[in-house]
Amino acid sequence: MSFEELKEACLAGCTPAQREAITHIDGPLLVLAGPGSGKTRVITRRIAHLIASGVRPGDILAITFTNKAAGEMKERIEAMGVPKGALVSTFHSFCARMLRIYGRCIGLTDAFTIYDTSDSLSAVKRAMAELEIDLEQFPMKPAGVAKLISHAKNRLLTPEKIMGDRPPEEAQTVARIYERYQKLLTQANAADFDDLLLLMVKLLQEVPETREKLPHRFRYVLVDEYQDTNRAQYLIARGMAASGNLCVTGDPDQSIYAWRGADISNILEFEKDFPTAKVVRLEQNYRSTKKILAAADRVIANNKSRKEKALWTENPDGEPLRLLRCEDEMEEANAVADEIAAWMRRGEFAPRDVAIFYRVNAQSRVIERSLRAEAIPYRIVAGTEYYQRKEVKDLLAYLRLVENPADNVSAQRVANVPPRRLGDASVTKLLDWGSAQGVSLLVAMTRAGEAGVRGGAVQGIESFLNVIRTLRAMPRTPVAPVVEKLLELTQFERHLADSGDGAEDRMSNARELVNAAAEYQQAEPEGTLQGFLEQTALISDVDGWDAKQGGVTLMTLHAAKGLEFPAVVILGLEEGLLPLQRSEDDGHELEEERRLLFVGITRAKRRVILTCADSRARYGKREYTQPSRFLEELPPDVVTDVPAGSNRRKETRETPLFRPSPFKARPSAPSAPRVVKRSENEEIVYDAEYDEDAMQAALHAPFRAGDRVSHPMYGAGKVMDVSGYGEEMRASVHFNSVGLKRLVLKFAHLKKL
DNA sequence: GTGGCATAGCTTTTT
DNA sequence: GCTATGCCAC
Repeated sequence: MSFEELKEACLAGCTPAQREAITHIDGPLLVLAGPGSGKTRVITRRIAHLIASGVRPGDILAITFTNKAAGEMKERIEAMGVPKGALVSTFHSFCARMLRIYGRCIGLTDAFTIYDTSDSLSAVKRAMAELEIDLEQFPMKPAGVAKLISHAKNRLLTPEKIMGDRPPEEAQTVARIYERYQKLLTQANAADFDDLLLLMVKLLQEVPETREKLPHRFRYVLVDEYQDTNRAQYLIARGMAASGNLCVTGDPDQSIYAWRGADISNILEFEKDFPTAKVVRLEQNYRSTKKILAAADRVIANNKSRKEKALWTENPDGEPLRLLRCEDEMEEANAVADEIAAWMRRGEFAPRDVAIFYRVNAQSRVIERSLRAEAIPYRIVAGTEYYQRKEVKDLLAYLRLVENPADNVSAQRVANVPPRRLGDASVTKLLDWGSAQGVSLLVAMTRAGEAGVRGGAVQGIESFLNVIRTLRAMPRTPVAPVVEKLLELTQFERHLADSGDGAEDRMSNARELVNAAAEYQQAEPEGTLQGFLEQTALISDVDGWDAKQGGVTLMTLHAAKGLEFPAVVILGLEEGLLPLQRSEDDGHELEEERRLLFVGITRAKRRVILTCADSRARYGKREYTQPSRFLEELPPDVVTDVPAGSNRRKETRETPLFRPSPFKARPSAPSAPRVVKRSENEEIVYDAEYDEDAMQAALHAPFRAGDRVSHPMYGAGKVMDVSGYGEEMRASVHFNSVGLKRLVLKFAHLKKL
């Protein structure tokens, strides 16, 4: 395709407003994009159009918030058939990348480690210990201090400025901790999440070697979800766009991260920042029915501080939204599971068409139970993320040490994992000695005698150092063998084997890391251990979610941003939950809660169910609730109210062994996968329909632990464990391709090999 | 130094 | 209700 034809293709099927945004080349551009208005399409086509207009791909930088968004954008640009080479990245990985190259100017080598929130907390604790702060006397807990530090970094405030109206001695102490914390990080050759941004700002503003050069590195800069940028991100976006060709897209009504330092005025005042900016509004919605859009629009209209927007759609009216009033969260969960089962029975929606959103992760537990009872397959996005598990973090700590021996947080974490008679007392002694000598914990270990450590601990130190030395002697590419060697040297699985409940899971999590490394290598053949570690550090909850996989999706409202589903259920429309209890009032935080609901409703294409319960257990105690004030804001003519009691389940609470499936086979034979066009750029293949053979197979427990099986999507794997019975029977299968999966046999179409 | 038991604190939301 | 931490006994 010639560039002229390509330009044409970029505009095909676009509205005048979309065209305007796509064809804009030089100068600042603000795209205010309502939900479902084709924003992603505009961004990707604009990039393709730039390239077709002669811009070198390497001169383009596009920044998103999640890896998933970045990945999709990359894919879609490639699909347009333009030359590759544009850098599409998240804020954090972009900054990490720059810091690997230029970090030396501010004290980081290219092997620096990225500390996540829990690593930061460890460092704060260590800082407080070094300053000999009495935890009994000092009123703040380490976690509180860590939060303040993060807060300060996000907003570019000095330690003194963050304390607000706290007593001056306290503020001073926090400032001292902050200072010490930062020193520890520098010594450890580490940067926390916030540092990635903050240090990048330094490179742009202060460091002589980079402040002239970096701002001109890219000629065209795009930032998506601009409404969620914080001060540091704002400065990075501005700073990288010395050319003035900065294009930002977003929707102030979908700003939901103020609590994390996002500053909505970044988008609201873009025109002030860039007086020559062109502004394009995308207000036509292609996603939702008229009723859904009207409901969302009426809710958000209650926000005082906002720019008016005229959302509209040519889509059909659609059905009314429905509100399910329930007695408590159990009834809520049952009612929702019943509903979804009924939709599937009627062939209205496949499991993967449906999403259930909630305000806090804790709400997922009850709904999961009900979905299992109905044998509805589901997937949770978020919760305890794989890379947050203890056993996985331990293994990663070893790997980080291999890469960066100065990383004291990691060294401290695993010095005695598995137990090797190297307890807190010795480690603290070594740490203290090391910090007095200005050497790392690892170095201190090599001179344990001088540090005054003797006895059984000395042998432990030897064996620990031996592990690190052996691994350091290995090549850093490919990564998987390093992980394997680590498991072997530490006898990690044996260590986990007697870790009580869930030992099995922990062992497979540990083994899974080898697969993760192999997978990484497949995606990045040249990838190093460092690259793998960076990826694991910067992964986010939604990143693991894949629209093509089956199952009802469960996630928080925050995680839902940017996604769309044919049917959406939003749980818990109650005062205190949605809107969530606000410690101090109010205005701004309430408006953010409202935006959260707006985001939730506008994810839906055709159907929305809202629920509320009269009582709900919280902290293990039952509390009586008031319906959410947002319910009153919904237009009555688009919402059907289903009163309390009518959701109560009739009798059959138990799942009988041979209960007929709630799933009727679709009219078409299940053998041929059904392909459905969902939207212009997206095709979904249904393959998880009920079929009689699979059902029969499930009823007779055809698999046992140890069996080799194959799955139509994941390929070959090994059964780790089988549980449940009848329709609920499920198996944990370890696949070569994707690692450990829990599958409902009825849906999984597993074949024995 | 290790392992078991009690208790505090937790629920926003995440890169 | 669950978990992560801290304290105590061996």
